Amino acid sequence: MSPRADAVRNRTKVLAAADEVFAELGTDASTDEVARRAGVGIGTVFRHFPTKEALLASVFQERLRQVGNEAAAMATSDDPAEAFHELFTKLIGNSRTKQALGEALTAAGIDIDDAIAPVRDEVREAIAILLAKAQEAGGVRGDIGVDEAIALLIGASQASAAVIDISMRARTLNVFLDGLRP
Amino acid sequence: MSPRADAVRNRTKVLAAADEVFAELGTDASTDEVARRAGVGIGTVFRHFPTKEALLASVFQERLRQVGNEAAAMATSDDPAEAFHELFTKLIGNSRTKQALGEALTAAGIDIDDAIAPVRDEVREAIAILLAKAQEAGGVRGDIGVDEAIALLIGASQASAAVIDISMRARTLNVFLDGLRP
DNA sequence: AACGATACGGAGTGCTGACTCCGCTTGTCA
DNA sequence: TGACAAGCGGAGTCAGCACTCCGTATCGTT
Repeated sequence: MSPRADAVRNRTKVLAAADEVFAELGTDASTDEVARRAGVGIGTVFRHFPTKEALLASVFQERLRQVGNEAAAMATSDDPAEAFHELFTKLIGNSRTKQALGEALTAAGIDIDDAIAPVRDEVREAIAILLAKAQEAGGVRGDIGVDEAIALLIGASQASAAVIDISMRARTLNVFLDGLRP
Repeated sequence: MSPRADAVRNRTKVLAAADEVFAELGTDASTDEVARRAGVGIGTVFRHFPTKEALLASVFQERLRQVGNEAAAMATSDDPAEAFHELFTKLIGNSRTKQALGEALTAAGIDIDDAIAPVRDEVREAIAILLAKAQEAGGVRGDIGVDEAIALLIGASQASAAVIDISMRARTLNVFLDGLRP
């Protein structure tokens, strides 16, 4: 039996609201707030996600998936070196609250929930492929591996979160990009 | 009237315990835990620091002061370029929980408590001086300012927190150092 | 349209953690 | 060394949050 239509709709609403709320207010925002923002009762939130931790895990998983997709898309570029740099630029520029990304990546390292593991491995794999291509093309220094790249991604997103001005962000990002060159 | 000797002693014990606890368990560790670790009653903690936020602010302030001292000491070096790089290396290597540093610096930006402001400005100034000297000596690229430097410090400490292995940490740090060169 | 199954809302529960209060202890000064 | 101020410990209070439960509403099917 497939789930009821409204159930599916609500699950989506809750997940979106949670992403928003946790990005804006931090991960210790209350579940009530998520429910309110989603326009549903608290009961509904807990029916779809049995614990707050599970909800957080789903949010992080979703964010990770996006990073993975981005990286995978980039890997098909015919200028992988450029694409790798662009991955940094995009990830840092995009996220509403830039810290959110870093949190998700960090959480993936810490393993908030084993359920995240498969997605994390996917992302890792996607980044690994892109990195390897970029290195082969001579656009990225050869002495770093995936784990270093991920750490730098986290660092970059946190660094740029610490900066308000756009031009400052650009200058900060340049340090990363130049540091990544061979 | 100067405060009683045991009061001074206890204040110090509490502050030290808080620094330890928050570094180890994160900033949402309980005040009870701090009291326990300091070997005092909860009442004592709250007598010295009227709220948990005030306690946190004091801890961060202390950490910031250390960074400031470090930077100030470096600024007198006769090889400021090298000294600037060393600031990164030291700060990242030293802290028990590396994330603690980033937290403090970030909090200083967010201004958890106005009381931090003066110390923050001191640190900023110390870093500014060191940076200027390093740039003049041609060891650091000229297109970044203090704020970018601080953001990078935050980024570096978060990035290295995401990495377990020491040699990985070194490789990650190298990206920062190379990116900082002219 | 009517009925069973599925999902919903939100008042209620229990627990955790920040902060208070006061009887007792300890430092300090004469 | 006695007395009083300053400081201490920790049981107690209260607010907020994760999570439960069940009467009610909605969906999907015949």
